[in-house]
Formats: sequence, C-alpha cells, structure tokens
Amino acid sequence: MLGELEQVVLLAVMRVGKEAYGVPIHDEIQRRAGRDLTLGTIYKTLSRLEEKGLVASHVGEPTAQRGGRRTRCYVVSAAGKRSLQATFKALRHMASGLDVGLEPA
Amino acid sequence: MLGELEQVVLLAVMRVGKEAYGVPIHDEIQRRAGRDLTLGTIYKTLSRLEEKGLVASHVGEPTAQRGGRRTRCYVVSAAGKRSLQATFKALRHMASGLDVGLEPA
DNA sequence: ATCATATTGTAGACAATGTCTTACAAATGG
DNA sequence: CCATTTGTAAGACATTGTCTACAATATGAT
Repeated sequence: MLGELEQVVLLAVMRVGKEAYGVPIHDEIQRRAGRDLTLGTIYKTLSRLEEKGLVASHVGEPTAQRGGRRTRCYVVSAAGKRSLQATFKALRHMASGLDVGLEPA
Repeated sequence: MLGELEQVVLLAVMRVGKEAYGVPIHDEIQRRAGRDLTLGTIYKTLSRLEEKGLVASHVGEPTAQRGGRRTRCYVVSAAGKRSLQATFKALRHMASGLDVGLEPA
C-alpha cells in the first residue's frame, strides 16, 4: 500500500515532468501542498519508491549552474501510476457521500 | 499528518455511523476498499486516533446477542473531520490535471 | 591555484504508522 | 459453572516519514 508521503511525491514527480530532480520536486510540494519538507526527506522517499519500481531515475546532464552534483531525474513508472490510481479509487469509494472534499469523479 | 490507513479508518467510522465499533468498521473497509485487515489492526489504529483526539469513544449498551463484551463505539471528532478535509485538499491540489482518478471537486 | 561557498545527493538514525499474533474479558446457553 | 461466542487490548515487528550530518562538485574571488 502506498504511504501518504509516497503518494504526494509521486504526484509531484508527475507534475514537474522532464526536470524532476530533488529541488524542483521539493518546491512543487511546498507550493502545491503547503508542506515544508527537507531535501533529505524527498531523496529518501524517492529512493524507496525506486526500490519498489514505482519510479525510475537517470543521472542528468551537467547544467551550467552554480555548483552541485549531477542531478538525478525521476519519472513515474507505469506501475507507479497504477498504484496511485488504485489508491485513489479505494479512497474515493470510502469517501463517497461524506462531505470531506473528496467526492467521486 | 494523517497516515494512509488512518484516513481509511476515519472514513469508515463516518460511514458506519451510530454503531461504529470494531467489527462493522472492519467489514466496511473490506467491502468498500477491498482491503482485508485483521481486527487487531483496526483497534490499534482506532486507539492511536483517539490518543490524537481525532475520534472519541464510549462503551456501548450490552445487546441481546449470543456473547461478547460490551462494544466500544467511535465517532469522528470535529478535529478528525478537519484533518481529513485538509489532507484531501492538499492531495487534490497535487493531483489536479493528472489523470490519476482524483480530479478536483 | 586554492579556498570559501553554493548546489545537489547519500547515509544513518530515530519517530510514527501499519500490521499481525496472541492473550484477555465478558456475556450466554446449556 | 463451564464451554463457546463475540469483542477488545497488548506486544512485537516491518514499513514509512522525517531529520541531521556528511560527501561530492562546480563557481567565483583572492
């Protein structure tokens, strides 16, 4: 079963798209969910998701940035997307008719 | 932050309504979410939710059933409902426009 | 060149949540 | 008053959530 943070991180990776590495993922979660996590939290979650095959990663091109390592970029795998969909389907079923801000689509 | 199972159990308590004790909660989760948990899992989660003030409980009347203890019945507190709503609001923000079966209401 | 600094990533530790198994309690029918 | 039925609680362990501390790399200034 997908944990709560795992769901959020998967969604953030999808949203960010092409350049989905640590910092942009972190920022997207902060902006959209108003949740202020450390980068360590993001990286740890990403690496657990990768172990489970729910995301895949590759080392990015060196950018003309100020400094830092090569970025590691992530994409959500097909299994990852299915996992999210299954999780949300069950949630919607549980929530239907309950006025908790999660009505069925 | 509400854990994934905590969300499901809170929703189940709301759904079941008046007679929300262990067994009916368990059955509701099984039917609606297709998730087969043990009663121990349900009780443990309920007691953690109660410690956090997200549900309240009282011991029920003895029924004219074959056996068993008095049931302990649960209701979701105002704080519990707010927690759920906040959780789902953030999720919907993260998911909007993503075809994962959780479009904004 | 080299050193301080900015940016990114990794590892380790610990807390919170998820989950089961096992034990315990209470009620009823014989 | 004891076996059976129904319900609850406690303990243990795995997984997930989260941080802090550290390592790696690139840049610009001295």
